[in-house]
Amino acid sequence: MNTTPLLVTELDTPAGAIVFARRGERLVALSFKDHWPRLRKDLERRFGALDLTADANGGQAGRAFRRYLGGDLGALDALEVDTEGTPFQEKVWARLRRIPAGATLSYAQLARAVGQPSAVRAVAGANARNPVSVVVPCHRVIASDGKLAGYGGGLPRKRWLLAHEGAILA
Amino acid sequence: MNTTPLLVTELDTPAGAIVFARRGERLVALSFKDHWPRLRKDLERRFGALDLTADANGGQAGRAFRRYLGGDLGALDALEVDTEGTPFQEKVWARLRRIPAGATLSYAQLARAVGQPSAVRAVAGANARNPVSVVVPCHRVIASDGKLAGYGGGLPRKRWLLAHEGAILA
DNA sequence: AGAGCCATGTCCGAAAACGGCTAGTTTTCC
DNA sequence: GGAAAACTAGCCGTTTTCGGACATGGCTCT
Repeated sequence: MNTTPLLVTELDTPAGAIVFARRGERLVALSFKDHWPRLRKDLERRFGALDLTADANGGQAGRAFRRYLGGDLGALDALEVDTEGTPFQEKVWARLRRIPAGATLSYAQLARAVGQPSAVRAVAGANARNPVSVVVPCHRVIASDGKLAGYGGGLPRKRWLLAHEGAILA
Repeated sequence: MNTTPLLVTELDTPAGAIVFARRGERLVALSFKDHWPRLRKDLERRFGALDLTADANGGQAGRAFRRYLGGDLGALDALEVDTEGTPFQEKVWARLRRIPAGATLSYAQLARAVGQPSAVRAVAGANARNPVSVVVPCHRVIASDGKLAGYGGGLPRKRWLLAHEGAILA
């Protein structure tokens, strides 16, 4: 069958192991390892039967990630991703990528930023379904009152990421 | 923008410099200079963005104050003020203005005078938030036992004002 | 087509905390 | 003993805080 070949890489970080999949050099999925099952199901939905190949190094994404972990916070910015969301989701995710490391936005601000001030929860929903964690920095979105709200990978991870990026958390 | 223009005047007294703001001839705020920041914040709350203009002379208020300092103790009585408090506060402040220079009341007496004998602490609270010091003579209210209680501008100022007005302090 | 789900935010009412006090008790010192 | 300081418990409008109800809009599953 014409299954799509995907390269799968695992990589350790201080916040726990992450796993990502790419088609050529384009990232199609990334999450913390304990969520891999969910991610895998999502990939099946998107690509049909999967043809996975383990890949130790991780190509450009692997290199970028290692730089990011080493302190080069902008290293992930240039990575290309395939997200395949709805138009609304794509709009949100695109805006997410323009939040610089170290900065945060509230869900409400993000909603305003995409031109739909009252679509706050919808924005949160799009945020939650981000298929390429960290690279699409959904962790940079926090509650209006400054508190960290939910995060697929768990709040501790979110906190670690923000701290690593030098964000000020009030 | 429709910011409200305010004329701000500074004026020296033996008790220290005072600052007051007026809209036309109506006083909207007055305090000793070291409390200006607090006052300013209060003004912002009341009027939104501020449009302040320095004014050396001080209009009617300036003249009245110079007379008051010179010994014409009733000179402030005719000044018009804009206090914008709650109904209760307005009631208290209005009653305050009827205390003649040289006289004093206790917080308890003042409470009785506004018809709420047991609202003593509430009266004290209203007293404390008087936005137009001296002109609304909150300094003429003292503790039941005759001692000077708190004063936003500091007890020495309160003492000076009362002495200047010839009050008998027991 | 419609109902239900949410990684939210705003609004409103109730409840608690807070004073520029006071009129009693207790302590604490001569 | 007695005066003066150190507590205490009511006082009541304001301010702050907290919690629940609701509006919201895109997505998902019937």
